[in-house]
Order: sequence, then C-alpha cells, then structure tokens
Amino acid sequence: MTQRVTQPSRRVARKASSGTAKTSGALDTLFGALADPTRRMLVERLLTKGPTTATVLAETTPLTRQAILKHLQVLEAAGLLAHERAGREVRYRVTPQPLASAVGWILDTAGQWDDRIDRLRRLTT
Amino acid sequence: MTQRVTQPSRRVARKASSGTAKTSGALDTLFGALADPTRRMLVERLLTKGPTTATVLAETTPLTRQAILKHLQVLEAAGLLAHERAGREVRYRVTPQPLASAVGWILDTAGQWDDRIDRLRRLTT
DNA sequence: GTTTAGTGCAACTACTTGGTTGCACTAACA
DNA sequence: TGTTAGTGCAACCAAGTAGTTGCACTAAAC
Repeated sequence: MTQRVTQPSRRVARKASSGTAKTSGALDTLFGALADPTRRMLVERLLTKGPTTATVLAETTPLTRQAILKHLQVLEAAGLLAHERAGREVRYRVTPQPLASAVGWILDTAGQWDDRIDRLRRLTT
Repeated sequence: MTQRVTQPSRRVARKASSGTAKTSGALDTLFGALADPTRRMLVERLLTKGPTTATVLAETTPLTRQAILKHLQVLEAAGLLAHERAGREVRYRVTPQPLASAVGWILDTAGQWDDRIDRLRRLTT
C-alpha cells in the first residue's frame, strides 16, 4: 500500500524554507478531488445508483475504464470512496464523511463574515 | 472487453469535448481554487486582516509577489476575491458568496446519501 | 524635474494531471 | 480443461499549474 504521506513537495526554489510548512493535505486532496466535474459526476452516480465497478461506470461515459479508474482512485485518496472486492469485480461506494471537513473549513473561514453562510451554518449544526 | 473500438484514431486524444462543460465550470474553478493551501491561507488572511495588496501579502510568505498574484487571480476567477485600485496600489478583498454554491453542492450530494441511509434505516428496522 | 515603490506582462522551467494504449494476471464459466 | 471478462500496472503524451526571473510602466515622493 505504501501510503505515501509525503507532502506535495511544493518546489519553492529560492525564497523557501522556514515558512509554515502548512500543507494541510487533507483539504488539498479533498477540494482537489471535488474540482473535477467527472469526479463529481462519479460521486453522484455512485450515490444515486449504488456501488458499482469502474468498468460499468466507464460504459456510460466517453472515457476509458483506465481514466475512470484513475478518477476513482483520486476520490478514494480523498476519503470519498471505498472499494471492496467481490470475486473478480471491484465495487466502489461513496463514503461521504470527509465532506464534513470541507463544509467545516468553509463555515469556519467565511462564517463570521457572511450572514448567508452564517445562516447556513446555523441550519446545518 | 474491447472498450473503445478505436477508429483510425491518431493518438490525438479525442477528449470527448462533450459534457463536462455545463454549469459545472463554476464549481470546477471554485473547488480548484480552494484546493491549494496557499490560496486558502490567502483567503483567511484577507478575511482576518482585511483587504490588502499582493505585495504586502508576499512579504509574509516565502513566495514571490508574482506567485502570490497568480494565486489571487485564480481566487478572483473563482469569484472569491475582488480588487480595486487605490492610487498605485491594488487591494484585494474577499467576496465569499460563491462559497454558498460549494456548500450547496456538498449538502445536495450528502443529502442524497442521507436519503439512502434514511430509506435503508426504514427498511431495516 | 528625478527617484522609487507598486504593479503588469511575458518568457521560461519543473512538476502534475487527465487522458490514452498495451499487455499481463486472475476469477468465472463453457 | 480452455476461454473470457474484469482488473492491475506501466509507459507515454499533451496540457495545465506553480513557481521563478526580468523588464517595462505608472503613480507617488523627493
């Protein structure tokens, strides 16, 4: 599995070093995963039609299975999917818990400033 | 599984060009803008310390002004910032309204999940 | 006026991303 | 058993992204 926790490497070159490594990787990969329309579509599909395989998902898109698989892996790396093996098939399902962190960041940062967001927060907590 | 049927198909990658356009572009740039820790940091700074210039923002980071400026432009393209000129300075401020769309998509999506869980719960109890 | 601080623009590099193709491997089935 | 559908892995490529440098331009300060 190799995990690969290493940070994004940010190749800062010159001014670099010493400054707030930051790299809150979880939000990076989470927002990054959501930034692609194909991936959001995959999440929606898996939610509405239930768990299924990369092969099946690829049949209804203009993309190849490999492209779909890469997207599924990105989503899984973000914690939004999990997969389980069933015979020779591999089925993916949505695990939407990480979405709470995304909403959390948004509400925490913008909450105090925007009444609309603030109302939303009160609505959802 | 044959998948693709590959025509003459010069490896030019036919990217399908269809779909993915829609109104998803807004969410693409929005989530994409939030996917970078430097950009989230900039939003937080602008929110907590008020509007300021790219030059000032660059002074407290290991990045150059140009790098910061590019990030600000990405945020502005996502609708999260606006700028106004004051003499020879250009001041950026946060306009957090688009965050509502992000939260909206997440809540809608998670809502479908909740529905599923809810149905499941009703079915299994 | 001259100088200087702040900005704008363009070119360039290095790495990442989203997609492809090809082939090997394995579980299911005739 | 042999065949096949589904998956896994690696190489490859084009385009995008994140950063840099260098220089020109303009508004303010002297």
